[in-house]
Amino acid sequence: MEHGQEQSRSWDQELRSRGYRVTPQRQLVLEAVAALDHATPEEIAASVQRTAKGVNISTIYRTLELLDGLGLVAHTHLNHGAPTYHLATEAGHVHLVCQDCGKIEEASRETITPLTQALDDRHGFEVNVSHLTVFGRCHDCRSKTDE
Amino acid sequence: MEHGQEQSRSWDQELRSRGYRVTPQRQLVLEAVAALDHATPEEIAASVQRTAKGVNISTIYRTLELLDGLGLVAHTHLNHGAPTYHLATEAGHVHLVCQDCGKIEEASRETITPLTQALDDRHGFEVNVSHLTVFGRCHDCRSKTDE
DNA sequence: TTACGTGCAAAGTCTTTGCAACCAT
DNA sequence: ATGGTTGCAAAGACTTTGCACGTAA
Repeated sequence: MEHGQEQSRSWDQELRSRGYRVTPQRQLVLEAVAALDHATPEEIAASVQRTAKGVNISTIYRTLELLDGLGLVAHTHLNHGAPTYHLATEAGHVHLVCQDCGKIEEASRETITPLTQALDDRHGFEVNVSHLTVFGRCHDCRSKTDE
Repeated sequence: MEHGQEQSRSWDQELRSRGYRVTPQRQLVLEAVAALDHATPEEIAASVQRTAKGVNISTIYRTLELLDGLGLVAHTHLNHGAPTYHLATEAGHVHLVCQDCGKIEEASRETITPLTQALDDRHGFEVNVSHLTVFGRCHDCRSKTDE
């Protein structure tokens, strides 16, 4: 994918133009987020250990906070534990988390446009889709309980 | 409100019928959840201190977990910190959390029926509405940024 | 009476912070 | 050169757990 090149250039500039520095740690974290998708800070740290000598966990947290603030990555809370991070560019979907079996599905952006539209119309509220997680019961678990 | 009586009776039985005991601590916690609405475990603990000699924080956690499991209360994550609890019976709304100013609005259940409907139709997924929190930017913050 | 429930304290998980050394610009 | 960044270690916020005592049923 020649795609990686393009993106590299763009976030480099995004950082520098705002006065932040481009460091190897930040590159590694961003790569890990892209590669793993839906990874927790710990998982990102573990992933980065394999590649380089490692990035300190507190640097991971600081970097994720920065990238999140810049809109390069986004996070969502899929369970009671740590949040998971993903690239903002691949944020065009919503997570459906089953509270019975824990399975995580994805729903397309179109599925929720009625919601975003309604909230905009009725509350003037602009939904952050990449941060949206919907809890409930999945198809399989509903069948089992037979209800 | 003669309403309180009714509810008292019903959750009493709900507990007993499932083999759990009705204790003063559980009553106090449930009352606090009802009175505070959207309260964190710490806030519930603080509220209960005023009334009685106090309920230990670990009992608060254990009680909330129990009541949540029984479907008497529900929780949602309004921010990065502790979750907030509310009565399951007053769960007929969704929270809109502004990521700029932190303001929390509520949207009626009707506003999101298109979503729940779509997820049911397309994924067979049953949405847990009382657990749903939508992040984004509120009307005021959008105006300020003038966009 | 007899488990279930509670308080207490200790431990666990996840995250933030202070500070000296470091390095991208 | 110089101020943003990092690593490290300690502290913090939030939650869970083990165990002896207390109490609802």
